[in-house]
Amino acid sequence: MPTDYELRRQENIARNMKLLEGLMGKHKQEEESRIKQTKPVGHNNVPKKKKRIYTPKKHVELSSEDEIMGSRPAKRARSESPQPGLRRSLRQAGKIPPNHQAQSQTQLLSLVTAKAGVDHDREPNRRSGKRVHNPKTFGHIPGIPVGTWWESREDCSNDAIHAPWVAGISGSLEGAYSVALSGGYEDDVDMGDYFTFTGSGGRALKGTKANPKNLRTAPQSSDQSFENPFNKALKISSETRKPVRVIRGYKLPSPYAPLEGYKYDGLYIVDKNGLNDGGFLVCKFAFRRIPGQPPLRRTSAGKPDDNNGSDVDSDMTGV
DNA sequence: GGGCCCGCAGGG
DNA sequence: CCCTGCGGGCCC
Repeated sequence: MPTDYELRRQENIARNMKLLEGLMGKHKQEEESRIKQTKPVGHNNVPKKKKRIYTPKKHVELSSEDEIMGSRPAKRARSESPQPGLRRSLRQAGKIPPNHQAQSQTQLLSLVTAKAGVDHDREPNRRSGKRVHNPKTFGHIPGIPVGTWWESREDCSNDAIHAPWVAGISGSLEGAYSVALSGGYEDDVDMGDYFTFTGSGGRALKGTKANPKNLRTAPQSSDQSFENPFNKALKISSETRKPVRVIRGYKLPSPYAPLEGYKYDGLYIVDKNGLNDGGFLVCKFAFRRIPGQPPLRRTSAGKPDDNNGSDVDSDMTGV
């Protein structure tokens, strides 16, 4: 017997998925008509795609009150895992027995060669390196290729891909520089090249009586809004169409999430934003991956490499 | 597993 | 200085 909470969650997931599929179809059509224009019928020798350059669209009308954006259920039990099989234990990174490597070699990729020599006994809270690039820039960071893997957010921050250690959004009034997908919102949908993302705010930090607010995260307890500087940054990005760096974390319940740690999945565009009123207000965003980047890989579900990341995974339900 | 502590980055 | 933020570690 599904609970009320579960029903709403499923509804929202379906809605978000439909949104993403709509965007996919739209982009596919655009692509097809673009090819048709440059390639007359019956003419096969025309060079395929030339180098795909990302050209920002002049202007795209925004709907700030987009009803297709899914709402998030008001009450959310943090420990309640929709798909326990896909969830990694929060504190087990680095403690996973070696036999997990037997699951697949490909899923760990070259990324984990970096992990091979990781010293798990390193001092806690020690800065592991000095940052040489400014994370408050748009686009790629020199020397950090798509697919780069880190054990922790701290390491990722030192590489200037995503500066904050805890927060999921990094940005300013110029727009968002980067976001982290860590599975903090259970109705977000991840299809790889497309995903939905929930803004920040509305979480009353809790703590003990002696040390109030000494916990860094908390369940949703009030409304979000675009006045929140992070949400505002994402909204601005949807207008400017500037690229946003995306990292996926091991806690994200998605076949594109790494099994451990965090990985850099390249540049995305914030394609759509909306504010949904359901329970608490939440800011929702739809991201689209910029074409022409190294393909994403599936990790935790399906056959690794069975999909280069460009196709629609209409059968994907594991979100 | 949960409870609670803590540091850091960023912005005010 | 203050506060927040989809971390990480340690203890039970």
